[in-house]
Amino acid sequence: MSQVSQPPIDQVTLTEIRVLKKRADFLRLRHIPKDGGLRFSHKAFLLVGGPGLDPKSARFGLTVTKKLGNAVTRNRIKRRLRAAIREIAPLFAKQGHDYILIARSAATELPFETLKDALKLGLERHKA
RNA sequence: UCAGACGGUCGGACAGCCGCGGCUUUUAACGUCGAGGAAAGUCCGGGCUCCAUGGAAGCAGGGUGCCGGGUAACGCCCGGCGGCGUGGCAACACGUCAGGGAAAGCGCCGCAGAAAAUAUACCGCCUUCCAUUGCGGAGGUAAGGGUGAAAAGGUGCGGUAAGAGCGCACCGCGUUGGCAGCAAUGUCGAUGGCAUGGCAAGCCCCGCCCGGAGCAAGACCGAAUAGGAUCGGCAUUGAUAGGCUUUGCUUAUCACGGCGCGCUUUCACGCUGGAUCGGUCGGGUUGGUCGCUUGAGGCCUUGCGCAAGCAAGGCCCCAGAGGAAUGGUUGUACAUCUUGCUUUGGCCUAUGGCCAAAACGCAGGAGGACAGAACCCGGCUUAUAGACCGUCUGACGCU
RNA sequence: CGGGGCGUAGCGCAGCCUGGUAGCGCAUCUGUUUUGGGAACAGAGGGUCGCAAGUUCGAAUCUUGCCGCCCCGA
Repeated sequence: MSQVSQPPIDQVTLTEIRVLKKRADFLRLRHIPKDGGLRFSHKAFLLVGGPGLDPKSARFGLTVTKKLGNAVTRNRIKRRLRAAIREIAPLFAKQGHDYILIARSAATELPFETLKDALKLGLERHKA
């Protein structure tokens, strides 16, 4: 666990997590980052974020390209990232924002704890 | 204890002998592994392979359909909502549902009935006129009768000549607002005064999804035969520069034309301007190797989640054959069925006979369903003797 | 293994798309005609629409699932 973890318990507000599905949403976020958005790079993924359409929740989308492997490895990456999101995002994601995780090759082998820490770091940078 | 409903798990065990298929290998022997929950139907969804140059938009064709979640994906699964049915006073429980749209349009609603979607008036009811007391004329009305699967909101009260949402209350419906919920939807009001019959598993509209073919895909090696026939597409370019074997050939760039597999448009890209590209037919082979099994794989533990399921950690390797191998037999227990003995009870024509029941005991016999991998997974559907577990309901007995 | 098609009277087929009456030919039976038969004429009988569920007021017909038969493909 890194030292940036656990905020004081009375300040914790659980953000609701949604799935980002529409192609249009992905395309919109691709152009946002210059003005106040988030762009966080890591060995395992690239995290992009910006203001979203749903004010009450944070929505997450995954992009895993064919470059990373065949269908089975790609799906495995998706499952691991989703699991990380489910544990980390309710505590650290900003309400009313959309995020996209673009997976990179390290997401296959990297330990799960490292993956979670990286995601936490990225989201906290955006919140600050 | 028995019976029933629902859900889940398993679906013959162990040992000997004789055999079968793969691997290993010295063609042997030894060793090792060797069918399923449905391997099935091929009804959906994927992986994988080949074909099509890729992106976008539209059309055609097919599929799907409450909401949210799960999933690689689905027509599947989980949770929720709503309708219908059964039980119940009710709360509710169980079952079930192809459950978007019928005030966008078209179409259909046989027979019966006056009338089947622009409403209408057969028997009636009421008013009135004539007057030869009628099967009469005019008007009002749709409560009652009758037909039908369905009759133009339902029930009750008021009202009226008789009636009618004509008025009122409740219910239903439409419009609209608040609250709860991610949503389907629920609930509480306000308001309209009835406008909106049913069928979309008829056409259709709306949202979403989908390229085609399949391991007999496809790749390689070898053999053999032929070196064919026929059909179709477009063309036989221009300019500039360079090279050479210098009146021609060739290379590059640009322009122009053509082609690129359901159709059209557009953008990019590629091929081509050749004795070239593609299709169909005919002829030959009926050999081998790969694809072919480590996979969205199993089992256990932990965490998250109501659940479907997901993640992390550990352990394991579990059919890969060619039209196709797992079988037979003997023994031992075991579930179950059955016969006799035995035991218990009852009756009688009473040292016996008959009837009924059986928890335990003894002996004998029978006896274990549906069904067999063929590239591999996820579902659905169908077939299935019997056993076990859980929940609920009912009956009987005991405490 | 994969892909198509068809089940309606004893036999061969319509009807299904667009749902309300199951029809045609041959065969069978009865009658007329003939001395008798055939032929002809007139009339009659005969069908769980492969099975089962669903949609609908109503299903041979529409939808789904089973069963059987036939055809094609290296």
